[in-house]
Amino acid sequence: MVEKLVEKTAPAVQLEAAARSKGERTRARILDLAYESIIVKGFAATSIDELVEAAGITKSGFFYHFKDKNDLARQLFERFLAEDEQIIETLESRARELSDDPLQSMLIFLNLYAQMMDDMEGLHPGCMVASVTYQERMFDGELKRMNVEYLLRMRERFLRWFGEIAASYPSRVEVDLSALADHLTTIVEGAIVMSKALKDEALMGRQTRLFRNHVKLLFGG
Amino acid sequence: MVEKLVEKTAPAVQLEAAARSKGERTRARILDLAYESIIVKGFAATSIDELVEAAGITKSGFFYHFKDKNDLARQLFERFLAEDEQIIETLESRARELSDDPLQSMLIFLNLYAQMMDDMEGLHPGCMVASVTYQERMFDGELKRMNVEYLLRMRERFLRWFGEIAASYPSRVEVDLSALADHLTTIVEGAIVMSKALKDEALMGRQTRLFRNHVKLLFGG
DNA sequence: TGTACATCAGTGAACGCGCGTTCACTGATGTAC
DNA sequence: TGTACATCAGTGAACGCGCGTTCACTGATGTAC
Repeated sequence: MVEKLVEKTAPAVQLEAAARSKGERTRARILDLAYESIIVKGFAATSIDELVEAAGITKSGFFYHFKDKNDLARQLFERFLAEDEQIIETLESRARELSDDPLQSMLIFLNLYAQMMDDMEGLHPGCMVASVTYQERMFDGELKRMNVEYLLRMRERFLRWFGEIAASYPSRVEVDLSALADHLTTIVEGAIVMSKALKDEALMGRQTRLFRNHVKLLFGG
Repeated sequence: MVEKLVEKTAPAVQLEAAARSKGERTRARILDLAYESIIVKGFAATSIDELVEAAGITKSGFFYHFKDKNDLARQLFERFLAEDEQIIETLESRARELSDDPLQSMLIFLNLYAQMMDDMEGLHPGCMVASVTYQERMFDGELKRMNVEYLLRMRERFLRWFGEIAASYPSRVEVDLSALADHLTTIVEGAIVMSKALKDEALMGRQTRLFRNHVKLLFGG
């Protein structure tokens, strides 16, 4: 059941490449290439030259599809945040289906999430968040705004969920639910940095499972 | 007692600027300026031009002190990793003095660490780790090696400590001690990204305190 | 105490390269009558 | 079914700018005799 989920969500990136018109297809191809390159070398170090060479068009062809380099960043960001949220959404509703209890479904969700991380090697959309954050000056205000709103939506989602949990289960110690809602995102962002630095792909799953333990200890019996 | 610690460690950066010779002083000044700029805009976006203008010398003066831009990165990294480890070292020995019990001293340490984060606005050396990681191609192999070794030393330190704790206190659930040792670093790295993105300086302290709660729940009575 | 030399801490001008961006032009495909 | 025009999806060449880097040169400070 988990495998199905993963297989359904993972190639969503490439799926878009089989789009309608010829123009749409090359545009999607450029986005795919840019994504992979950005994850490896960062946005600033990803040159338009190399993208168009890999895509098999000329530089001017790039500017037919994108207003400028910032526009590429914006389109990428839009696409991957949406994708990431859809994955989370899918995992949440799957977990909610499997249990009516908010704590149980959260624990299931965290298991699904950790397993998903085990399966995808280094290609996490959270990379984009850190990328944008760490190269602040490169991006325009809209990018940063999108970034903040994404993080706040994540906070909202988990805050609601932990609110439900706290309503049914007294927490063993006093806890700041907002901070707890941010905690998973924090751990995932940190784990991306760590796993890239240490070249340890299993790290993200392990760190996520620690959060699961934390939640279990906090509310569980 | 905490205030003293913080005041002693925080301006350690500037302290070095009051060094011996004239050359040493400008070199230190460049490093200070580079550090602040890197935190705000990243390494790639920090131009030598702006550094030398702020330092009041010419570009060639820069190349008298640094072989090339990578050399600047290397010196910066060296300096801030050392500084960071010294802070951790100080906080650990302070915490160890205040209690013989490994769990108690860990909890004291985490309190001291969280308080330190409350006090310093966004100027955390962990920024350098994420910076290096997110702009892989910009830096040479030596930088990456230093980065990895730093992370492994951190892992060692906390693994030993949690080992002591686990020897005295049975953990409430089974736990991967290595992953737990990485967990603090992971959370701090993630919190840096989050607090920068959300412009919320209190976030780092809050996230660190969540880890403290986790440890307390895991081993505490 | 003065002279000779060496090192320190830079200056100033120039270079070359890559990168993002522009602009006039073009062949292929689609649409209207 | 053929012609006229419009849009699509690019090409090719050039530009300008910033950035890292080099290199020959220099005034100030330190050291040896």
